[in-house]
Amino acid sequence: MTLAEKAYDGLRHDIVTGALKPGQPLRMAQLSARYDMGFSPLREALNRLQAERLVTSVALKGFTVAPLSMAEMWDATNTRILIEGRALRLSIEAGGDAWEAGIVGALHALSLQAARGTVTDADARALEARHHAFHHALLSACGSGWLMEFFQRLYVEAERYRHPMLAPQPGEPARDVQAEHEALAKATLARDSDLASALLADHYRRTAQRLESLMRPAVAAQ
Amino acid sequence: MTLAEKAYDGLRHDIVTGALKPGQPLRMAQLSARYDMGFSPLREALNRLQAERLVTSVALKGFTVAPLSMAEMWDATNTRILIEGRALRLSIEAGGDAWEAGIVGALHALSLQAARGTVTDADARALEARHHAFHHALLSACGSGWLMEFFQRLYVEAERYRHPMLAPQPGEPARDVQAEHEALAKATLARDSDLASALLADHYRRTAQRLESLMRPAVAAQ
DNA sequence: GCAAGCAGGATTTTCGAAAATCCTGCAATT
DNA sequence: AATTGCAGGATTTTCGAAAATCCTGCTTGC
Repeated sequence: MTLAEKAYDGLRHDIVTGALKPGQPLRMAQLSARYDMGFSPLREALNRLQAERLVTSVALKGFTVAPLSMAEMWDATNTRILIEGRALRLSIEAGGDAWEAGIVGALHALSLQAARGTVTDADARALEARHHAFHHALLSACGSGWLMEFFQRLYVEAERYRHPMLAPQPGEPARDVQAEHEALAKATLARDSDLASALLADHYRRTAQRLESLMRPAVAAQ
Repeated sequence: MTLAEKAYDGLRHDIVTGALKPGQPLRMAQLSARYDMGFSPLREALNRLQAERLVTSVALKGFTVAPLSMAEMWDATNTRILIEGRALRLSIEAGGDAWEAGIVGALHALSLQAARGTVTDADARALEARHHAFHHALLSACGSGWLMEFFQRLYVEAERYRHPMLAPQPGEPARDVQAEHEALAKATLARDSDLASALLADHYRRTAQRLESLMRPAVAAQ
């Protein structure tokens, strides 16, 4: 693995998890010390991230972490529903045994990790990876590289918003996200396109609403 | 404008127009001579283009121009219809006077250039720019940054396929593309969402079909 | 007092060379 | 004859310094 790839993974992770905060300027000297490498691999990583809209840049003034906003979160949510809704329908039409097996396996792996609870940072990472794998498995038979690419882009974007609320809030009724995943998988495997895409849309809308109520004060404060 | 931006624009243009052919390896020494600059700005540009899927790269083996295929062209076409169909409907709901004026103006500018004919390379560039501006104007009131971003990505992708067939083929009936644009603008300004998105889908499907019949032999040959 | 202009430092951008890795073709061995 | 191993060259990747640009705070002139 080249240094540029390490830089890309590290920066991406630190932006998504919020270790590097939205709007924060990214100084080359600071990044060079943080990731222990020269400017060249960092600049390459930053350029890739800029193309993915995770960082912004102004010529001769450097890079900053791309900002977050409620409007953008809703835009990402609605666009996700459009993209993934289509991809899910296509998958349901085209998916074979391997696709079904992938969904069942990913759901099982996800529920194991969810039951285990999130105590360490490694747990959080594993849960996130399996959550992503499950949603990926649902769409994986759609046959469209572009839909999958846009799914990935929006998934990362959503992760940025989702991360701050991963820790369960005191006094909030714990939402049974696992039950939603199971219902979604069930409808999908039953090849019920309408129900499955409705459940998927609800899943995202509910997450967005919860995010909004949670982040409204934080955003207003900043 | 920094050298990295010049490199990005130049590479992007040369890939889209086919001056750099699909699958062709991009050697640093060769690019350095072609664009008259050192490695650093070129690598930055290549990393951005990689994130946009216009070039592919393998660690320690360098960059190559991303390949084209008929399957990918149809995928891009169908995804475009999904994305732009939604964006057009949203625009029709939300667009105001400035949006309407933008469409009328862009259509007029496009028809002027189309009537002028494509004799020089500058003509081709102007026609392309105005064609893009027209399609952009149609969607510009949709209010979704993500839909617009995906529109841009797919537009560039489509341009790669469209370019080889820009020169009118001898013996082919000249398709009245301008009439299609006018009908599309008319339906849009009349706020007829269903008709407008149907016309848009037809517009793209027709282009794709023509491309397929034109490129089938070329792709088979290679 | 206030705006314009300018030094000085900070920061980004670019270059040229060094380091690391990969590919090719040949030789040695089985 | 076929395969493995290796030298040599080609290529990519990375570094460290130089060049270019931007920002800050001061001075100067009105």
